[in-house]
Amino acid sequence: MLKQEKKLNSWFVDTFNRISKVEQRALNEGILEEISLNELHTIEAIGIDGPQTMSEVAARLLVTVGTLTISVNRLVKKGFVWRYRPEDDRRVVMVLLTEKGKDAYKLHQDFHGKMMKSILAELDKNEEKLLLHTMEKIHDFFMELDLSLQEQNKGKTIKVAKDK
Amino acid sequence: MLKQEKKLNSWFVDTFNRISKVEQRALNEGILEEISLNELHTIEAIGIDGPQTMSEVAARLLVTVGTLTISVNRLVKKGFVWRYRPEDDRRVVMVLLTEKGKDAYKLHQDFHGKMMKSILAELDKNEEKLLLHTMEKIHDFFMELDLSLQEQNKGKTIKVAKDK
DNA sequence: TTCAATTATTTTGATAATCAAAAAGGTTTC
DNA sequence: GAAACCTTTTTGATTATCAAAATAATTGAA
Repeated sequence: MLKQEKKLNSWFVDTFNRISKVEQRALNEGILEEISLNELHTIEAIGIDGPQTMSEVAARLLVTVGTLTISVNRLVKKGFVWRYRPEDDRRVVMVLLTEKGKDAYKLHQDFHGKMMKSILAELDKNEEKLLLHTMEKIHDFFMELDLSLQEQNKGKTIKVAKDK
Repeated sequence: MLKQEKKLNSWFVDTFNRISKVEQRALNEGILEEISLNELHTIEAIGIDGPQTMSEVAARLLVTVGTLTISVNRLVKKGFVWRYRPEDDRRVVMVLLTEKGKDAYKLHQDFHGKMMKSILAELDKNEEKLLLHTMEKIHDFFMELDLSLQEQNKGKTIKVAKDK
């Protein structure tokens, strides 16, 4: 790796680890002591734009629907989420934030908003524009890479690491 | 959130989720079928610059030493890591990559290197410069935020989310 | 119209990651 | 030499995750 790549890489790696921790600690600090970071991200993925199917939410979170079922079970029990089967197609299950869920959503959005504000505050107008442009490229880059790897893996039985 | 902050935020959130998946899928694709992404990150944190104490590695990964013990147990069993107590201070435990561990380390570094190269290839000189600048800022921002939250949490009993 | 194929979700069984607190092993200092 | 301290492992518990099997509902074709 070249020097610049190395630098960029180590910032990526450390920032990556750090962001989870920051969110976790902010959670412990705040009003949201009742839920885990992952549950909050599930709430974030359900969002406030009306009911979503389980599959839609799972796709957004990049987890299997089975995994989602488990965290939605808990969120329903804790009163953050409603779940129902619509009459017109009773195969699907819709999820929807309760008022309590919406409050949590908004708090987390505020936290993200503050993060973004702090980042942008460091930059002048030109730099800001450039950053938006760059982040979009990086976002698209990873999305495409993910999709192409997904394609390659299709049909393959994915071997899970196991103890001997 | 303002429109720009919102955009930036959604790119961040999605890129964040996506990077884990990309690494996971690249792992399933590659030679490293024997280990999980987390184990690979443990290998990454141990590194090739000679033996490290458990505490050092745990601090780098931002996990407790207890958590690290568990994944190091597995990595030792699988032959990626050596563990020993030095004669001069038998309280500490040193960990060190085996040849097999170093190979895994190098493969993962190559993967990261390629990712960074691909990202930088998308950008012109100006963008590249700004990205490096911004990532450093972002990195420092989260590090400081993390440290200050850590400070605030000190002494507090952290409540773990529990079912009613 | 019924039943086979398809679609969407949940359940099951298993593993991995994580933490706090307690226990264990070792060193330092008074 | 014993109390205080440091470092790691163990313990007990929860959460997150997946693939595969089971369940539930719809669609479409004979």
